[in-house]
Amino acid sequence: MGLTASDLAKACGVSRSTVNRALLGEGRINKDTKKMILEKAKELGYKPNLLARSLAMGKSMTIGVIVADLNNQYFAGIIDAVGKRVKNEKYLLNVTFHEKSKAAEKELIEKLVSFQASGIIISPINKGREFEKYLKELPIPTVLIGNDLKRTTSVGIDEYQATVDAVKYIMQKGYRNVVFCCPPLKDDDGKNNLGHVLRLKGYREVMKSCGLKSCCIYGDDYLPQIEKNIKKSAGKPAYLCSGDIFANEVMTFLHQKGYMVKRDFGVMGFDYVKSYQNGIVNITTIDNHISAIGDKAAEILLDMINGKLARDEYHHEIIGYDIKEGNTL
Amino acid sequence: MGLTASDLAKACGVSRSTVNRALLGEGRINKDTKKMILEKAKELGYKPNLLARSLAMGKSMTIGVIVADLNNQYFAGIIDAVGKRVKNEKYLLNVTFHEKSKAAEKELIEKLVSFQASGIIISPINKGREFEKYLKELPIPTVLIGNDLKRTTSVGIDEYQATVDAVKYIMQKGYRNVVFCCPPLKDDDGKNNLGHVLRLKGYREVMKSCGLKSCCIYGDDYLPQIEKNIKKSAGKPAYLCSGDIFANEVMTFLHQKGYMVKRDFGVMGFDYVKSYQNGIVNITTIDNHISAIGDKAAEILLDMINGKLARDEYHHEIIGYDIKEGNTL
DNA sequence: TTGAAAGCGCTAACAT
DNA sequence: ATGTTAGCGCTTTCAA
Repeated sequence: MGLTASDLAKACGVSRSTVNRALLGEGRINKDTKKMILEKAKELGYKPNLLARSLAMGKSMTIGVIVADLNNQYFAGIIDAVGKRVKNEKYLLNVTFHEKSKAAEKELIEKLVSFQASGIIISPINKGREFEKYLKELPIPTVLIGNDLKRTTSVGIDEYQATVDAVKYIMQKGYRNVVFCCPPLKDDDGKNNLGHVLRLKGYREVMKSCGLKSCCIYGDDYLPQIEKNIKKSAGKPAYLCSGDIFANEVMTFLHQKGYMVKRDFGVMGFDYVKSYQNGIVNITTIDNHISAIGDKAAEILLDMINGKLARDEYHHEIIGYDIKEGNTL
Repeated sequence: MGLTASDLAKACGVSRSTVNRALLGEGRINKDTKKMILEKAKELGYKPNLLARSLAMGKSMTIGVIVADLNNQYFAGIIDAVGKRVKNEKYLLNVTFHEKSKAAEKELIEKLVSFQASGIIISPINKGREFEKYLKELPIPTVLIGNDLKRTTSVGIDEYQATVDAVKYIMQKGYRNVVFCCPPLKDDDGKNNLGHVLRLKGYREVMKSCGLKSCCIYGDDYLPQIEKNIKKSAGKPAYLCSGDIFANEVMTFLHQKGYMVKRDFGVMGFDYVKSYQNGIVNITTIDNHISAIGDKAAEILLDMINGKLARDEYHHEIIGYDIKEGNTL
């Protein structure tokens, strides 16, 4: 590869450490020597080897972000926000995807640790006490997103309460037949991730408290199930989908089957994503302020990295949410 | 940090190099010693330091992906495809964003080079001969996306021809007043990136060959401009937008102003993104097969890394496209 | 079959 | 103000 600091030192007729001082701009060094070295460095196109630097320093000035994938714009929004927050710091962002595989997620974490990343932001697929312990024992801090595992630092909304509000809102619109849809956001054990579980719980409880029967549709083949459901529905059904991406899928599917939103069924989503709004069809949804989530997660992580926030305490940041009125109910 | 190979050697009562042979599984080594070492390694939780390994080997088994940002799902689709293609290889993906800043893009490239990434896939904002030369002189191979700079390896569609087809399609639908919209995809010099420039060229030329006047709207404030445009339009205008994301913006905006798609204006996009289709409003667009683009880009890069494809030749892969019929024209 | 030693390019503590 | 030296944890060549 390229020029090393030693080469540069030779070219300048000084020692390595002098070159170093010039480059890092610290320590006592003659102004002229410094200038000379810097000029020479530029002239020869010297570029420090970050790998070597990181090894020597024991850290690589990298912040890792691990999410499921980018099919769901929800993650794109979060990553964008994290990127903006970290931009002015000297860190390099490193985004990777676990694709809902627990093993892959752990592998990615290990790689980041091994590359001496300074910290990681994760929208995890793993869960449970063991995972919490695993995270805790990592040599670098982590912040989880959308998944308030008790013994970890995390940021997200109150999924339970948000769902309760959503269901109430739907009822207020006159629906009594509210169906919860939570399709393929399962891990490799077939279990849904915590955020969805909390939403489901919220849904079940309001329904119960209203004396209504819960009905939950999930699984990879949820669309055919929905068709069956709408066919035998007594009153006009409202589909509360655990994600705008699913709400749009449901709506598109039912339109193809000849049903018409609002006339024949209602739809509400979650995780407000702008692209599902176009002025004619605007999906009603919960805006959980994903950019605030990403921003806050990055902020907390930076604070932990800089020692401003204790790593051995758990910080739970709850972000606000609102109902975004559309015209699909 | 954790346990090093030396620690492990000590614990096993052997030398570093023996440990190494056991770990790498090569070289002549006693079967039992090997087994013992591997067990001990597992027991003590030995994890190689990837930074040190990379430094020693001169490469870090990382593939970098640099795109503008994730606001536009177009990039998300490409990244997803690249991720899937690289998944089974032993490479770690590293996704970062230049946010349309030329300087930032170069910085990211330098960082990846400096971290000894094996190769980079870029949707570039920089352009021109100088940039081509810059890329060529990098010590690692690069593949560009959606931007067929002549002296680089790239994959994308025939933007020019696709636009010609799009305009013809719009005309076939009865429109004569076709307006091209190409908003904020500018670099920091205020110039649009090459893909958009080619599209514009295609647009201009068909219009001309049909004896029609071109009208192009761009800039950050393109929405108000569109309102002006529609107000003084003679015939019903069709807005051909250089990106579904813009098509949706235009449509949403005009709806808010009281206009109605298809009745009062037509809209066509580019870069088919699924979320702009819902069964009621389906944006007509050019499907440029972004997943095929990502897949191919990854494949070419891997081939270059593995020496199966010469780095000093330029490979241009053209992906097919089709018109995706919607109901916005 | 195993061990010793050099080197990747850098930082940092120490000596001049 | 500048130079020397010893690591960081790994791979790799050479010697035993």
